Amino acid sequence: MKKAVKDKMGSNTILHVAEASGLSPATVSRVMNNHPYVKEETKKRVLDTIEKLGYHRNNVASGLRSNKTKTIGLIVPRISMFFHAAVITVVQNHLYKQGYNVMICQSNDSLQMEKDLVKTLHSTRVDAVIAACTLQTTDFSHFDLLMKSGIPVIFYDRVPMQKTSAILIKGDDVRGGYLAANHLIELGCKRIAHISGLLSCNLYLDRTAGFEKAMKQNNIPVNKDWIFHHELTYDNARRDLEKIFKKSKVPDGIVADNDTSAIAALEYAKEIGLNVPVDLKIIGYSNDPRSAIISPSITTIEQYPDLMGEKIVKVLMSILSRTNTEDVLQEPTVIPVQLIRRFSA
Amino acid sequence: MKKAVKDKMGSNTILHVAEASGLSPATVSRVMNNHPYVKEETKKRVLDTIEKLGYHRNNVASGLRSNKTKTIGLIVPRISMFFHAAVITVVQNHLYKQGYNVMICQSNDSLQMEKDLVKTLHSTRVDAVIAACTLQTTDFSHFDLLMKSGIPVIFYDRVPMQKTSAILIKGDDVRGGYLAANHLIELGCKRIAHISGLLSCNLYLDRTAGFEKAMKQNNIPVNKDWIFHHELTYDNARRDLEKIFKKSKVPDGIVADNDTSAIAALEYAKEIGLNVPVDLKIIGYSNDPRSAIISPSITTIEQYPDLMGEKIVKVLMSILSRTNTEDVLQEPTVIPVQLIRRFSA
DNA sequence: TTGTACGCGTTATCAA
DNA sequence: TTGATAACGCGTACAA
Repeated sequence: MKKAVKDKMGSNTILHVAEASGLSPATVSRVMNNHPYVKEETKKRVLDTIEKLGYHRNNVASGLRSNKTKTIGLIVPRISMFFHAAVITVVQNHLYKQGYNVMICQSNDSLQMEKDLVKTLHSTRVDAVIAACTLQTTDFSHFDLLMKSGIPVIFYDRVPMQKTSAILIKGDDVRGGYLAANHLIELGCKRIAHISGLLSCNLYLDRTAGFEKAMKQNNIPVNKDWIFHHELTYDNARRDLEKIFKKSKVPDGIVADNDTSAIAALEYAKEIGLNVPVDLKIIGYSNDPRSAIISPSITTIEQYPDLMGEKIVKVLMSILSRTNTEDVLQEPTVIPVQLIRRFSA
Repeated sequence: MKKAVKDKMGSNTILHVAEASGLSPATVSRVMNNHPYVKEETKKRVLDTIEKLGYHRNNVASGLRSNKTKTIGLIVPRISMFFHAAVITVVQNHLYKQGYNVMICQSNDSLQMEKDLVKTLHSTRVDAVIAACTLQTTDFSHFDLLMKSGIPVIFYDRVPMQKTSAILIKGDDVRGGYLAANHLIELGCKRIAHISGLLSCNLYLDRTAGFEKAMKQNNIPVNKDWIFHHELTYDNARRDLEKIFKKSKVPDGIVADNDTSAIAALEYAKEIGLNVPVDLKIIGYSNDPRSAIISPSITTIEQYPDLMGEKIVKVLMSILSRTNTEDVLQEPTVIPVQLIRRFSA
């Protein structure tokens, strides 16, 4: 048996445990991995020595040998976005219970960064990648590197619109857009503006489809001067409002595709002396905590990030437990949405 | 030379690159690590083959051999807290530029989880750990495991109050508490309440010290009925307000040690028909985005999470670049705070 | 400046 | 049920 010498850092190895317990490293390894063929008594002996020596498994060595790092990569535009923070938290907590670490990476909504992160996660040999892509990501081929290496990819929220062998989990954005527009219509709005994102992104394409469906269904004309597609920032939304209210004909309702834009609209309306919701009704999207706090509080679309997180974990675990790497190109999973009624519409 | 056979996954190794470029694996490794003693021409040849084969370094193997994972562990109560999200983002972006990954872990403010995470990060052999501890963490000895193994630990925000060989980076909470109370006093408040956290945590101990200093300096008596120490949740703060306003003598100012409590106070005040800031002045802490959006907007204490993040990275890089493991028990670094004047006080 | 050979700590395979 | 031994892919001392 090889002699095991503690290094200066005092970190033990499986060899020390083997030596101290009078067993072989293989047996120690079996105990660590809950292998069935170990006598109860032996197991106890090993666990005692592990306890006594304060041994902790070296996951790096383990990962090299077993080709499993027990680490999941997660790429997200920014963790400060409420929706993503909520999804991440659920995913991380559940996966941790299953023995997985999560490496959370922010792309800062930069495509280049996203590409870099994919390479890094590949090098890190994560067991799978979960990703919500950049708004600019229309070509998703940089993720091929992962899938070719047998690393499963799950896209959520912002997902590719082309065919892919990755798993897709998305919100019901068509319905969300429909619910929002329909709600304003039910309240009597006849002149509805839409502040949306770029149509290259599935989110805004779908929400716009829902919006248009509601308008058409109710025979309400869509005024092109009131339709905006751009990055959904506070400043952009304000500029939209300024444009809108420069003209003589103004809307009586605004569908905003995120809450930041809804907040911008609300503040602008208050500034120019409009009474929300009497003169102008506003509806947002995402149920950001701020939407509940501003006055009047903003009616918005709840996306159930917890449900989405749980679904992601469920799908992921089922993929990881599969031994054979069958491609399961299934239909995208769709998470429901719901309108949260408040005082802005 | 050993024969290198591509496995079924198509992932190649340093051996494939060596073979394909007609060089030795050692040379390829040198190129990958920017070792100086490589001829320009050779280097180019290697890089070309790497490019051609689509080779990516296996960080797991590299980590095992070099004993450096290029990964930093980050433990934080919850990423959804604005302050932490901001710190994390800065830290992660900077470290990524330096070639480090960050493993973000949430303790969910559970001490047990924090202990587990320390063990996991140890097993993962991260190169260092950055931690903002749980509110319950008064004994920090579970971090000793890391430091004994030569893994440096940096505490920020919530830091141990006992002696430690870890690095400490904290906000100027004494000054923050002082600024808050002093501001209300300058505005004429004579009866000031304080909604604070548990004194077992340095944050609230310090803010309370600052609060008391301002009160004493201005000869304003502290009314014990108006002083609260508990977890700073919305509901707890509301209960405080209810207690306060049940009595005949009521305060004219409230210092809240986070913005959630300030928001709770503000909403309660509005509900019972108080005019903020005329009847009651309220000041919060942290400059949470919600504090700017609620009306009236809340005066609060800015903690400069960006500065804190940058400082953390700077200190960390200097530790990691040190070859010898000298213990540098230095004074805690203190990040400044500033009062942000709004309309609630 | 480049190549050879070994070992990092673990797990898988095979034999006992 | 346990043990011996060979990998996993890379970095580095040493040799050339």
